[in-house]
Parts: sequence; C-alpha cells; structure tokens
Amino acid sequence: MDEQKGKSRRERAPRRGSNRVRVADVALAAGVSGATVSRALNRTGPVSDDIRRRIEQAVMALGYVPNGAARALASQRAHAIGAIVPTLENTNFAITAEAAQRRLVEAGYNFLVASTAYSPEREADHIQSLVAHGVDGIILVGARRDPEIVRFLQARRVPYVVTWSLAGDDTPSVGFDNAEAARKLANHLLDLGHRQIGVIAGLTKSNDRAAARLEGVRRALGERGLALPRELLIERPYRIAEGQFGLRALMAMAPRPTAVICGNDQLAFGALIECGRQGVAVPGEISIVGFDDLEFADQIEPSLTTMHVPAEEIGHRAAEYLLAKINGQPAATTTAVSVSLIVRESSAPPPEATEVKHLDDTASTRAERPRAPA
Amino acid sequence: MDEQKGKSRRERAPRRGSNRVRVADVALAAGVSGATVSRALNRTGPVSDDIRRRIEQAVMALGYVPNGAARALASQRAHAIGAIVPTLENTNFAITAEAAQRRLVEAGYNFLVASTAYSPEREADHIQSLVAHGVDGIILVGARRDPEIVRFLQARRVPYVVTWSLAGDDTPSVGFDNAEAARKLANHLLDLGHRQIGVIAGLTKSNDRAAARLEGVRRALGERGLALPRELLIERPYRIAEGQFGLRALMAMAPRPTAVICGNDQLAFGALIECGRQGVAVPGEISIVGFDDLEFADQIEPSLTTMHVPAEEIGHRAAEYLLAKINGQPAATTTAVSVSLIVRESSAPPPEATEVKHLDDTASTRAERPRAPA
DNA sequence: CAGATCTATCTTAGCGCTTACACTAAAACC
DNA sequence: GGTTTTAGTGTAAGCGCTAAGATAGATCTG
Repeated sequence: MDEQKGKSRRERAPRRGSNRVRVADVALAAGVSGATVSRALNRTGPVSDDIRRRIEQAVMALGYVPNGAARALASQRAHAIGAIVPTLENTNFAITAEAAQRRLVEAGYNFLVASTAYSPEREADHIQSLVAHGVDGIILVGARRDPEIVRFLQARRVPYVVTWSLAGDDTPSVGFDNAEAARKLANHLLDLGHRQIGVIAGLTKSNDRAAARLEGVRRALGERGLALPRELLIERPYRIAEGQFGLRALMAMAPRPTAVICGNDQLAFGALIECGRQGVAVPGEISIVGFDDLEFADQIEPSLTTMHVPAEEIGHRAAEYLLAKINGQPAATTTAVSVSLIVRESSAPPPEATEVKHLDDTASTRAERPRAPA
Repeated sequence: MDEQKGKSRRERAPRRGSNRVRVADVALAAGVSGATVSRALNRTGPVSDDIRRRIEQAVMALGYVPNGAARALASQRAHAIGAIVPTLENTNFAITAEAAQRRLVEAGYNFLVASTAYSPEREADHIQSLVAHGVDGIILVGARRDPEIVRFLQARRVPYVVTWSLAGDDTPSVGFDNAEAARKLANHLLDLGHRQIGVIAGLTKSNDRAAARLEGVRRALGERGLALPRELLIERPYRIAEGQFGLRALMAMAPRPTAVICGNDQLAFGALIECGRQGVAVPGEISIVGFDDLEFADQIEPSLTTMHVPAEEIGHRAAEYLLAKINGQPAATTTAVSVSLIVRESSAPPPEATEVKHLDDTASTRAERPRAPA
C-alpha cells in the first residue's frame, strides 16, 4: 500500500508539460550530454569540432530554441538591458534608445524600454520592475533622482548609466553639460548684441536637463551683469504648439525681447511658426534659437540656429559602457560627448544694434545654401 | 572513506551564492511556507488577512524583490511582451510603441523592443530572440513576412498581432487599409481637378504599407482612366531631405505635376520646403498631400493636407488584444482603426482648373486659423 | 456525531538550463 | 617511463520560484 502510494506519486504526469525541445533532446540526438550541448552553444568550454557539428545539426533538425528564463536562472544573467526614458515621442530619446538597442542586440542582448512621462515615481517603479526582471544593466536619462532608488540599484549591484547629463559624482554617465551648452547658446546671442532675451524653457521641475539649460542661460546673462526678468521666462512642455504659445506670451511683454532661447527645437519650431503667423521677421526683428538640432532644424525657413547634440552617440556609448561593465572590463565612468553650436539663419544682430561683437569662436560658420528667388 | 567523499560533495559551498533575499527568507520571517508567500504575492490562492499582512511586512523589511527568471521558469510566463518595429526614429512607431508600453506596464508586463531598419531578416532574428526570451506575446508592424517565420510563431503558440496594416487572412491585426486610405487621398486631389499627379512614395520593396499606399493611388487613378507614368513616381526613404529631393526631381519633368502625393508627412514636409525654396506656390501652383498627420502637419505654413492615423490607438489596441489573448479571453482578430482625410491649406484646385468637382464628402472641413498679415 | 466538504496551509517536485567537479585519455614534460 | 598537463566529456546539483497534491482543522451535513 505504502509502496503503491509512493509509486503513484512518482508516476504522476509532469505538471506542466511543454512539449518543446530541450537541451536534453538535442543532447540525445547528438549523442552527447546536456552539458556539452550547453558548452557548444554558449562557447563556454572546449568542444571538439566533430561534436560541435553534430550538435548544430541536431539544433537545426529539431528546431531547438533555448529557454531564456531557465538560462537566466541558471546563469544569473538575463542577457537583457533595460532603458527608462521620459518618452519615446521625443525624437531625441527615440534615437538614443534605437542606437543603444542596435548595439545591444549586436552583442546578444535583449532590450527593454519603459517610459516615465517625466514622473520620478514612475521611474522608480520601472527600475524596480526591471531589476525584478533581472536585467543585466539599466540606461537612465538625467542625473537627478531619489537617493533611495540609487541605493537600491547599488545594493543590487545592477550596473546603470545616466545619459543626457553629466553626473558630477561617481555615477556613470554619458552626456554633456547642459548648463554650459545653454550658456554658449546665450553667449552667441549676447555677442550678437542682444540684451532683451526671452526664454521658453521646458518644465524644469522634474527635468534636470531643462533646469540646467535654464541655469546656463542665467549664468551667461549674469556674467554680463544682466538678469532674466520673470516676465521673460516661460516654462512649457516640449511641444510645437507650446512654442507658439510661448512666443505669443513673450511678444505681449512691455519691452519685447529681441531674441528668444528655446529649451529645445520643438519649442523653437513653434516659436518660428508663430513669428511667421504674426508677421514678425526672423531674424530681422527677433532671433530664435533652439536646442537639439533635430532633423528639420536646417530644412525649415529660416533654418534654425541650435545646439547640436549627438543623440545617437549617447545611446551607443551608454550601451558600450554597460557591456564593458558587465564583462568586467574597464570603462570610463564619465563620457562627455561634444555638442556644438550650429549657427544658421534664425539668429542675427538685433534691429538697430549699436554694437556687434565678435561671434562666439566655437561656433560653426554660417551655413550657406541656395535660396528661393525673392 | 566513501562516506567522507560523499559528505564532502554534499557539503561543498553553494555554487553561485547570491545573497539576495528569496521567498524562503520572507517565508521564514513571516513564519509561513514559501508557497503561502507566493500565493499571497501573486494573489493566486486564498491567504488569511493576518498572514498576508505579516508577509507584506516581511517583504518590506527585507526588501524582497522577486526573481523574474525563476518566476518565468516555474510559471512558464515571462510577463513580458515584445514589439518589433522598423525604427523608433519614425515618430509614428515611437508613439505606437509608447502607447503599447503604457498599457502593458499597467497590466504588469515588461516591454521589449527591437528595430529592424526595414529588414525582414532582422525581423526574423528578433522574433526568434524574443521567443527565446520567453515573451508572452509579440507586436509586429506590417502584414507581409516570410511564411516560415509565421509558422514558427504558430508552432510555438506565441500570440502575436500585426499593426499598421490589416491582415486579410486570420492573422490578428490592428490597423487600417493603407491602399484604401491612399485611394481616398488621391481622389481628393482628383476631385479638385488634378490630372497630372506625381507620387513620392516610401520604399515599397520591404514595406507593405508603402506598397499598399502606392497601390491605392494607382487604383484611384485607374478608376478615372488615368495611369501613373513612371516619371511621376519617385521612391525614397522616409526623410525630410528625401522629400526635397523627390520634389526637385518631379519639378524637372516635362509636364509638371500639379499635385504630389507623398508617402508620409516627412516626405511631404520636405516637398513643401523645396517648393518654398524654389518659389513654387503651394497650393497655388502645386498641391502637396502627406500621410500620418504628424504633430507639425497643422502648424507649418501652409498647413498640410494629410491622412490622419491614430498611432496611439493602434498601440493601445494591439496591447489590449495581446492581453486578452494571453488571459484566454475572446478578442476580435481584426481591429480596424479609422483614418480620416484632413484637408488643410496645401491642397487646392490646380491652376486654370477647367472643372472643380465636389470635395470628397468624407473629408473634414477646411481648417480655419488666423493668418499672418500679408 | 461520523462522515463529507471546505479552507488555509505545507510539502515537494519540478521548470530547463548552467557549471563545479569528476573523470578519462591523450599530449607534454623531465 | 613516469608524472604532470591539457583537452574533452559526463554527472548531478542547484538557480528561485510555482503549483499540484497532501494535510489538517474548521464547518457543514443528515
């Protein structure tokens, strides 16, 4: 009786029977052990050519596809990297993500993305869930976040890298100094003679890049003994229509600004459109500058003076850093990518400029292009 | 001796000791078994309130984060969905992916993306790798692909859904009829009196949407006894600069087209820019229409007549479908989302039109907006 | 109140893979 | 020629979790 009971237990059918082919099946077909199959497939140990060939044939014949979960569990590596971005609708982040994905897939990693809509809480949740998923590394955007979540990441020893910003401390990052870049942009305008400068910034509250850019503009103004009056600062989300809104608001101010610095190219595009609509000449009456150098920046009319940012390079290098880190190779903690001021048609000296100083010498030469007949 | 040997074996230290907290630790702390912890955390069985509370406290206190790989292996569900898109740099796919991601994360799923750069081979590779990863479902773009990879998907019983196209057969899909939409667009132009219509299409070779759109234009022309002469068809990748190129090429043709249908809004934007540059009046001398209704379409000057596509809805519904399918709930195989012709300023009757037919009655009314002073 | 029925919980067998270690045979060394 | 390496393979112990079945009380039944 007892025996029968024990037997019945032993004999019960497999709980969840996936009838898929496993290493054991491949091993059987190739006449070797599972360990050898694993070694052959992962190139993780010596396998004779003959046997390797037999295993490869068996894999093909049986249509074997390894089970990632089992592999991840046994090896403690998920072969996946996660990225958390504010939103993919912003072309910049889409490009960065795309570039990272390309590099990672090339290295045999899967790529998970999550977006936060600029919410720190959502970012924290996603970090948790990516870690739970077992990702081998995480790409983040921006350097500002709750110390607790940073501690969590460090405690779990999950490599991560911050992008689009340079983290001052020992946090790994791939990006550039947003404040310094914005300062250059402001200086370009100041050098042209502008003194009434308006700003249409992104929302600085939960976006350290937007905040840093604004800070950089303030610094440039401060260095010349100028301040940014509250009426000349507008904060709006990064959308074309918001740029239009911002420009309308700025135009209603008492002494109209002669130049407007926009937090990114989308806002600048909106501002440019609104100028066209209101019949305000750019750069004749007002100069407009953007930030990012999106695809349309040098195509539109007038073409946009903006700060070029290598979005793709950021993604690529972030992936590269993580890959190196995972494989225990040395990797620079901080990678500064270079941004450059691209001077185009949308910026020029203010009307009736009394003094026109030298152009910022780091600036590119003015782009030239065939124009439409007048 | 033998005993000692056996003992030493048994005693060897754990191979790879992750010192992380596990269910067993939580169970110990809460004074219950691991199974109860699992049941409490996954709400997969009855657990008394008292014990549930204790478990939750233990989880907090210990900072327990479940191991996704183990969970996936044991439960045969990875709680992850994959999406494979041509490229995230195309705002449409970025928006669709973003929307799907939002819905999926809400339902507790992770989201993996991979991009193909319009290469069928790369798509097949990604499908393989997502399946290996164990994703519970896959979102694909476009209905055309190698039957073998489809068979693979079906054999593995991985739910998948095609987007941005309507798959004729029993393939699940969320999208719209690209040919029919393009036909409407062409009819709009034909109804306005255009007879010389040029086309700047996307690359139709590995893009069934682009191919279908072109086909739709051909159909509309055919229905009026017209054909699309080879000189008036340009195929270019979806980039602004390519639209400029296309328009230049079209302008060099013997009888200049009086209207140009572009494969998407980016091409149309480029075409519009080139018109501005060449001093060709839009819509006075030439009408330009696009496809997608991207953010800038109603902001630019002149605003763009285009086909509005609910990119976000596509992503949302695709996610919804997969979720239903995974949970064994019924779900419509085919979901047609509605696209609509948005008539704006870039289209008008051709110069010296002899006849102006009625506007397509499905068209929206012409957008009105304050204009800049002349 | 014995037996049937629930309920909440525990025990334990995997999920499919990797890898430490054991082992054998051939190669290299002194 | 014996000893040490090395190369190639096998054995089996987990990785951390879920879930099927067992178990033990509590609650109903007739």
